[in-house]
Amino acid sequence: MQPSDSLREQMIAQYDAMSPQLQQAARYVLEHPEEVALVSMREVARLAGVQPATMTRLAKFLGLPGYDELRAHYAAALRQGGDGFAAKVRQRVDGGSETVASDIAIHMLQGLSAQLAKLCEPDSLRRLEATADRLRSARKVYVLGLRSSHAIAWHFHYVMTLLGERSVHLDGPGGTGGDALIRATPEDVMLVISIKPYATGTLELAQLAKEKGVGIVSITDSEVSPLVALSEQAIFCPTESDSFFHTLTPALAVSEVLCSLLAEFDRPKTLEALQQADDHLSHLNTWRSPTLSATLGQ
Amino acid sequence: MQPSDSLREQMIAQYDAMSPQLQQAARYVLEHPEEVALVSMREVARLAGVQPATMTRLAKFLGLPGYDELRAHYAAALRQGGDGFAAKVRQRVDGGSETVASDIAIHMLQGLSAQLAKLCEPDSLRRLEATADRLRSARKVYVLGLRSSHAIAWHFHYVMTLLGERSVHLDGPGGTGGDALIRATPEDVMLVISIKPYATGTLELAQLAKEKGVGIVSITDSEVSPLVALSEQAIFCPTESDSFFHTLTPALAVSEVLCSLLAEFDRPKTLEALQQADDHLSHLNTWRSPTLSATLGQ
DNA sequence: ATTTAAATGATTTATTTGTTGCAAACATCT
DNA sequence: AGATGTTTGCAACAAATAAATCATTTAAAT
Repeated sequence: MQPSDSLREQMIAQYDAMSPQLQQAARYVLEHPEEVALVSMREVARLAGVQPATMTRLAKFLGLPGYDELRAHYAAALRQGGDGFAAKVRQRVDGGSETVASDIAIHMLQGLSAQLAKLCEPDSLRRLEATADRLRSARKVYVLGLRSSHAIAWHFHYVMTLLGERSVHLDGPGGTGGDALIRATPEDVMLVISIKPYATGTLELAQLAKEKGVGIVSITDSEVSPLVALSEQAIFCPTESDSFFHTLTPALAVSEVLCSLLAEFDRPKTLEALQQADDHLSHLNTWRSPTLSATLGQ
Repeated sequence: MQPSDSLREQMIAQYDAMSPQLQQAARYVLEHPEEVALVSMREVARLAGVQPATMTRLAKFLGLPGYDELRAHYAAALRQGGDGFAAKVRQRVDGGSETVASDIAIHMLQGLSAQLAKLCEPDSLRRLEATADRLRSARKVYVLGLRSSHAIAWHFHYVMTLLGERSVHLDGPGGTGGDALIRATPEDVMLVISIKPYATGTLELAQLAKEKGVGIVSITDSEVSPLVALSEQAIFCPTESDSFFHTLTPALAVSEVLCSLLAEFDRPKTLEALQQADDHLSHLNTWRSPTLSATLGQ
């Protein structure tokens, strides 16, 4: 709204060329941009003390097809101000004409970029930190994520394995995934990852764990996710995408941040663990070329 | 908007008491409060995927006289938000001595956000498109990603499975992962995901596939990745992170974009495949609550 | 002072809005 | 099963909306 608001600048520049009524309308719009976005044209006109038609005339004077475009302009500005950056994901390309592949790709990537930026909000950060704390205090960390969330769960577990031996991935062939919970205790914590639609298996296992006194923390997609009721801590990450599928990219980012916070907490221990892992994997000829510890990640 | 938003809290509290349609409406309102304030009820209903009447019913369910009051509530919140955004930033700044953990998280997330934005460069887009084209023309798509790249490979395969039967994930217990290549032909394509340090197993299998005439496309981290020499197409995604580990978030984003491009290419077929998958999974009681095809993703 | 052009106000029109009433579909419980 | 109450989709409605049209006023120029 503030920077490079072309309409705003145009109104200021052409203000002197306007008729008195137009000036009055423009002045009100300049001083109350939110109202333009939030209330009807007639109401804005009433507040500005001009005729409704004057608002239409103002829009046309500015070179717009009609008042709707003026409103749309200020609505877009409010969206960005309102919730930070995140608003790019909406509005499919309705340009009627055939959409090119690179258009789709750009929209997706920019949307994802905005969603990650939104995770920087104070509330999200607090949740990230609280969740990391809770995980840190656990004796063992059970990681649960079924179906699409499996990728996230697996990755979290993989990284945690490089860091130590506290992580247990609840997954396995023949439906034995939940067996590892047999010896779970209240000293343990379970990290559950699930987004809509929520897999029943995930909820059942989490419920079971909770009944055994295991603390639950979760990565999920909404305040009204069924996981919230089970969890001591929850991190919410957006999953909307303009494609057919929900996106897991923000969830993976959250998982990586959690891993980092856990690793950073005790740097010496982390470095030692990574060195160990490096030695081990080197002996197995895992990597194509010699690898520094600092390069770990695969 | 966040603190003491009575309506928000009420919706969360009474969410379980709502009918499915009301829940869908409420969920959208919770996740897109700005839209409620900025666009018409019918438009919100369309975006939320419910009937217009449902929005009215939601308002009444919450004890309001009508939808207008609901909109007014969010409009008021947004009015404060207009300059409240500045307040949010201020809160972050004057909190000067923010905890170290938050600093780490912010740095990581902003970095990731920037990396995704960078993927929008023309060169990257061209590579994405070319890779999608190559995958589209394949009879079968073999997906290979070991160690940390496993998460990406698995996710790509999972989504492709929902879309059809062309995908084969080269992974399996007891080191049998590569066996599926036995009947690979030059009509097939292999998608290889690998970042530094490159797993020897990945390179060996990719080499073998290439010798059988299978086309190779890859997601990797550099022009000088050993995968480049084997590949017809390669997409480069950044992996640097200021944590101990390399990040896979951009790679996942690339994978998701590829899936979207493939899905978008033949929308009718995609929709049919998703419907099929939906039916199948519904019969198995996979999901907690009924799921629309459009909701797929887990 | 008269003419002319622009600006403003009032009126009308075609849409679009939020709401409501009703019937079909659905689940629930004897 | 059968009956009952809820949920859902649809269509109709009146109110409100933005824009277009026409009439009136105002200001400027000859």
